Amino acid sequence: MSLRYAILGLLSQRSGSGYDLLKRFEGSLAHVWPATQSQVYSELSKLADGKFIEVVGQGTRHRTDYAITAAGREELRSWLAEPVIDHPRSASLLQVFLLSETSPEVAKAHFEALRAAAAAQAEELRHLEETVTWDDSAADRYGRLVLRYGILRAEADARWAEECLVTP
Amino acid sequence: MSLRYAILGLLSQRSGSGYDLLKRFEGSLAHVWPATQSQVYSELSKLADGKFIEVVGQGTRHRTDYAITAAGREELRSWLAEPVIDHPRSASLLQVFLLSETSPEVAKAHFEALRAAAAAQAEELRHLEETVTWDDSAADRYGRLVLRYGILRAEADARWAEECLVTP
DNA sequence: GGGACCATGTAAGTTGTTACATGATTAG
DNA sequence: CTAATCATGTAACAACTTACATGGTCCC
Repeated sequence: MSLRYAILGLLSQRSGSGYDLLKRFEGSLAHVWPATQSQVYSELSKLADGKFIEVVGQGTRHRTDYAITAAGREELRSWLAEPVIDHPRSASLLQVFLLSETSPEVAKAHFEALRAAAAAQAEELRHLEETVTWDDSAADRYGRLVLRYGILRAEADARWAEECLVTP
Repeated sequence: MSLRYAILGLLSQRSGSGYDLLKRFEGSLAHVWPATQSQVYSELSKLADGKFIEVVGQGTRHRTDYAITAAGREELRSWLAEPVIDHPRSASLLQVFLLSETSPEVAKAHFEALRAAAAAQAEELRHLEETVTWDDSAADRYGRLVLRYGILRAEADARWAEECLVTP
């Protein structure tokens, strides 16, 4: 259900085509709510059917630009009014939970892999934080908070994995 | 795909019926990999078809007990040999990302809700840590590490939400 | 005998993944 | 002209959710 709102949110910042949205997903939302090409296009069709977005222009190639409608903005706002609490699944933690089925060596390799992945992620996000040119719009302010969350989390994950390595 | 391994993992610790497994999901795996009743039963059928588990007894009512087979253990181990790296979606962070569409009041309420939820989660997990009677088996050792992860994460989430509240 | 709990199953619908297919335009 | 990129769409499948349906057994 959230993809719908991710798209409405991006379109409310700026109109664009499915292709545009995909690029913008990659650039900013990839770490929060990844979406595939086929998903984006089919969701756009549904949103257009429901009058939450509308076609505002046909460009070159088969490009179709969409803009959010008043109804779409309302839909987005009403979703944002109710904070969602995640209960994410974690295949990674599931593996840790079951590590007793393997040897201590495999377990050690496991934590090392987790530590490395978390450290790389933290590094990637810190780099992103430095290279993005932030303006002082509200959108960017919240974007920064999300990015900061990602960094803190990745750093905490790396510390935890390290702890697991040393306390056997 | 992970549900398969969650079930194999639980069955490798102890044989049991679908109903048993559901209870054990609630008790321990709920925060890592929740599963519904219908999912568990249909996955059990598939695993039995593939000879990864086998029926070891019919109890009273329609109870059917399963045990993991050698092939099942091998399947589980080969999954554990390759660390999985999560890229979880977060509807909650998506909302934060889009908060510029709302008023500062809604945004504030949002962070307060996130803080409260994270604090409650941390409290719940700390309580769990204290009440569970741990033995010094390998399984329990890893279970504790996972629980510790959950606590650290919930605490970090709460701190982050607080930070967001004070730095507007 | 009736309510609580044990125990399994099915069916419909949604969301997400992967792969394939097609065509248009631009840059070199 | 041809390779890269732009741009959209469809089809098949896997995973997950929700709801409904059914029956057995225990205990008061």
